[in-house]
Amino acid sequence: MATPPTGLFFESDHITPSISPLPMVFTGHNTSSSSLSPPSTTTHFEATTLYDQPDTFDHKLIKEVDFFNDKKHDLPISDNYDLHKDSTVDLDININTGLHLLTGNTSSDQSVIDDGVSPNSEDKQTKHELATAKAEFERMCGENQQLKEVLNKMIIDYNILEMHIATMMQQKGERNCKEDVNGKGCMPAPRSVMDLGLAAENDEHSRSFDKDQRLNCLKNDNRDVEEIEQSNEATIRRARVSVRARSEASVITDGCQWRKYGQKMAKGNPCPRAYYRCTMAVGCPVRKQVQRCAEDKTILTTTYEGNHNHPLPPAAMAMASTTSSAAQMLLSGSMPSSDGVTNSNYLSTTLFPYSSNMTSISASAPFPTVTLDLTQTPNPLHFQRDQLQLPFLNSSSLPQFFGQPLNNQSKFSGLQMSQNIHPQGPPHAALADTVTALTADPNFTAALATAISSIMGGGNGGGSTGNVNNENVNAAYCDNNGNVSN
DNA sequence: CGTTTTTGACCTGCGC
DNA sequence: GCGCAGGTCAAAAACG
Ligand SMILES: [Zn+2]
Repeated sequence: MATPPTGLFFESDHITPSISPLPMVFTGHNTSSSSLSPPSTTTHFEATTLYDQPDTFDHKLIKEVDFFNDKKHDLPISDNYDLHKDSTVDLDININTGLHLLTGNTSSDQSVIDDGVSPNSEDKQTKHELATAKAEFERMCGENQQLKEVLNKMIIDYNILEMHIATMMQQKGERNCKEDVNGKGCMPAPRSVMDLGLAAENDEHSRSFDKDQRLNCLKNDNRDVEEIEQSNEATIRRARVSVRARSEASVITDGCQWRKYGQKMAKGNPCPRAYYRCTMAVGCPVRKQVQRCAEDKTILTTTYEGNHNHPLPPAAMAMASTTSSAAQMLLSGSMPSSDGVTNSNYLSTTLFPYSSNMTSISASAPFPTVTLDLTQTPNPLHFQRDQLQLPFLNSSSLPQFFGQPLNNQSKFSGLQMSQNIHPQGPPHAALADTVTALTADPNFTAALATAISSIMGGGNGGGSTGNVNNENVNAAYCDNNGNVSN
């Protein structure tokens, strides 16, 4: 698919200046205790680190430097002063012979003079530059906003088209297979037929049915293109997205409705693994597995598989999109196919641009799996504060931020969510208050992990389906009262 | 009473 | 072929 990576850039343009001290800062830090960085004083270092890393930010360097220069001028005037002092000292050394008196007065006098003269003009110049930079920044924000709107519209159109295509293909496949059932004896599997009739294109229920019947159908049709598509679909169905998050709850809420259909004791883990299937539509092939980590039972691993065959509420689309995107990317060969767990910068930065240090890919597993690890945040408060505050301080809504990183791979609804949210969402000030309340909560880490996980699949989308699960998610980040309940 | 969860049985793929 | 492990089914129980 023609993924608009620009979508990422738009958002980055918009957010980066503020959210820069984010996940990138913690790249490679798996343990939390020693790597906790002091919140305020390290901000600039973190920002610098970020800019040093991904080339995707290079093109914004100027803007961002300007942005932070604003702060630098505000805060460490002494730094500038020192620099000037140093340079003047050097000059003095060179010219020194004729200025004994002055040198006798030492550089401190000079510095006083410098302070009296240059700062005024410098201040003016600085303010001018600052104003210019701000104007430029605002202009770009506006431009960014426009581009986002355009992108948003494109994404919506794309989603609609995709839905149409899926529906058409499934109807077509159903028709072909039914004909075969009547004529040449495709396996009539009643349940599968029923499922297909109820709109299951990628019905995971009937995997064997899919294989046998569809292959037969394909033989009869003898269309290479479809064959390729079928195999791709199979790969996509098997591709998985795994989310690790700390949560007390037995499952994370992700905007979908699930029914538990099995539970097994997995080898090497005392905690049972639970199997759920999506029940938002009859025959939806999407499944998920939920299991606690053996080492740390506060960590909940949720693995998603398959694509929904029905319209999703915005709340649930991010995760679905992520799964699908991961599958597409795995399928496209953008990742190694033979070795084990790898760190794919490409996929990470593309799929989870703000969480690059938290994603990993396993190609050696029975199924290619993309793992989003939300448990490795060294300083959840710091991380959360930045992640939560900055986006909407930059005029973006929270869901937009959480949704967007998952959506740049063409389909997706983070932007939709943001749009849907604006009319009814809480004002930014309220969000800021919420964040304050959140960050003050002692149980915040768990809530955070759960919330992020949930928001990944959810976010406040307007809940057209009245999904009960969403309520928890919303409470975790949208409650004006700052209540955090999970 | 309809829906969801529980749980033992069953199926499938894989390694030996 | 056998055993193991992962995954699914489906009847019974629990729930609202
Ligand atoms: Zn579904």
